Amino acid sequence: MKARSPHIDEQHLTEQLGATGLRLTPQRQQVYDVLRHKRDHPTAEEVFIRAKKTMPDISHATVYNCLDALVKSGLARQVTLDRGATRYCPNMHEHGHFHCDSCQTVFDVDLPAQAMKLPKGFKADHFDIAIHGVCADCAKKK
Amino acid sequence: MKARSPHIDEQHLTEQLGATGLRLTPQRQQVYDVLRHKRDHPTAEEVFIRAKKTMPDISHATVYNCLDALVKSGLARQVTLDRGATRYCPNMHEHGHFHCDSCQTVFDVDLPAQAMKLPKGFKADHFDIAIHGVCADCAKKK
DNA sequence: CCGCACTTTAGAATTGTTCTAAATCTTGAC
DNA sequence: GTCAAGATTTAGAACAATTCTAAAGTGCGG
Repeated sequence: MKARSPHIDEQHLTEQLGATGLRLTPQRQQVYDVLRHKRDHPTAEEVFIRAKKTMPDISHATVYNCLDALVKSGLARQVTLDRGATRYCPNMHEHGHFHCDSCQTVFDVDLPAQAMKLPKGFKADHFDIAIHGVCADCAKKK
Repeated sequence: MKARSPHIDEQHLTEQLGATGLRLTPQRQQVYDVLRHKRDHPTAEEVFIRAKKTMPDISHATVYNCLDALVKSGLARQVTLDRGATRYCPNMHEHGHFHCDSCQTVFDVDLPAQAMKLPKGFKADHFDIAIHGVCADCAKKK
């Protein structure tokens, strides 16, 4: 086997983090490696457990910090944004939700009618669509 | 003013709940009224606070129960499904997530390329799309 | 070498949700 | 009506996920 790179794309990591004013630390490297290694959308807790295997002293809070750092620098995504409480709505018509990141309001928006193409055999039951951005009012103010 | 209906669409509520084997109770009525009254996607906590205004003895747990009952009978929706821990993924390519409700696996799926039409002036930053259903494997097994 | 800003750490605190056990309400059978 | 069975509500405890806090560690520029 050829000299394997101990970490995935170290250069890239440093750059992306740097652009956000953050450093590449061993812990962030590790957390990123975990995410890249098994692409099964782990929870923070799962990342913590996996990271511990090669870095036994890493702490819970650090994993959260690192995930945050990665998300901030565009190296990873939170699959379910919208931290915090679940919200409810009585509008049963198929629709999506637009979250204004500036004023925090949630607007109902029409769905793009069409079926998005799914892999063969998959049966969609229902869609949950959240769009993040800035609403008309806030866009004007800025 | 004409005799106002004390509650919204009582008949409909009874039917929908009944179809799921549930009863229409004053608390469920109240929680539903709260949802219908101000359509701002309140959290369970907010529903609790609002419901308390006209039904001071309603309890926290009951609000959760009622919301659950309403969701089960198709009278309301949870805006952010996916109770529990936030998940992360390092796939930065625009994509959606398909959750198999049977085996709990999360699959990446392509997005329906197109811009969904947003109200004028709204600026989308990014989309967060979750599709719930059954994956090919599980569909076969059943 | 020093100071400063960034990080990590352990553990406590907070928040959102679910569970538990007891009390209460409904409903249908008698 | 009366009663039992089952559904529902309640208060509060328990739990889970996340964030906060304060102290210690790290590393780079001067």
